[in-house]
Amino acid sequence: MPRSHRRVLTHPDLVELDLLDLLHALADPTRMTIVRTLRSDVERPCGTFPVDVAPSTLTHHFRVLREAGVIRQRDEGNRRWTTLRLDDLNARFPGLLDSVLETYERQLAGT
Amino acid sequence: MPRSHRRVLTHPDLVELDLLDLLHALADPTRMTIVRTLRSDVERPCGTFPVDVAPSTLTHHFRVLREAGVIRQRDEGNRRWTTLRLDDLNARFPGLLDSVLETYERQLAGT
DNA sequence: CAGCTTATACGACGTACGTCGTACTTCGGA
DNA sequence: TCCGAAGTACGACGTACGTCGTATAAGCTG
Repeated sequence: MPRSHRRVLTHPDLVELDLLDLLHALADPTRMTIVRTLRSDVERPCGTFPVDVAPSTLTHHFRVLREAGVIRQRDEGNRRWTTLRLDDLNARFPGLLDSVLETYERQLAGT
Repeated sequence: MPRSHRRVLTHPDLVELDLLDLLHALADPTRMTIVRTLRSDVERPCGTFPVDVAPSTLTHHFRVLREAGVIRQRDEGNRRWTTLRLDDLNARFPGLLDSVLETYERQLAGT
């Protein structure tokens, strides 16, 4: 009985993913940091992301990403582990996430 | 003296373009329709876009796109002509716009 | 000049967003 | 068993967004 006080973790199905929802989800620096971090480390607990917001704010951003189909989360013990839905995203939006992330890395590098 | 009662048309410089602003600008169906239309027809007056919003709403969306660097506008007589800043976008975000638009077309096609 | 067209400016409205603090639940370790 | 850690739920707050109606200005055309 995992965390009954929390909402059930619902993840949208592959065919439900919407491009405009994805763009909106990615158009935020905190969420972009989450996604970038997940591209380096495959799976992470919520509290280990290098972001500077309150825990409740972080929860909000995870929900946005989850409902847009960007991440998948699972509970294990006291931790909630998060992964990128890379395969699903590449199936639904081929090459798009890589294109966005590469562009963002280049922008952060100041080019 | 073109339209002195209107704000001067300011377009961000190439190096000022921000990816997150771009993503936000594209994360709206009306604005996406504008961009798609501009990819087919090179240049268009404001009133000729196949969107179903009030004129003042359309003005708002043009401003968002212009300030994000997606479009360029110029006044000629009574008309304001709009073009995609394709070269600038491809220079700053190589391949990204095409990737987004292709994905969106595929989604609209129902695939 | 008068009237129509094109498009914006401005203000209003309801909603969504990003943020936080607080309370709470669950799990794990001392 | 108790307490801290992890993370969420909920409500609040200020701001931004998408929308519109109305008023306005400039250009075109008769």
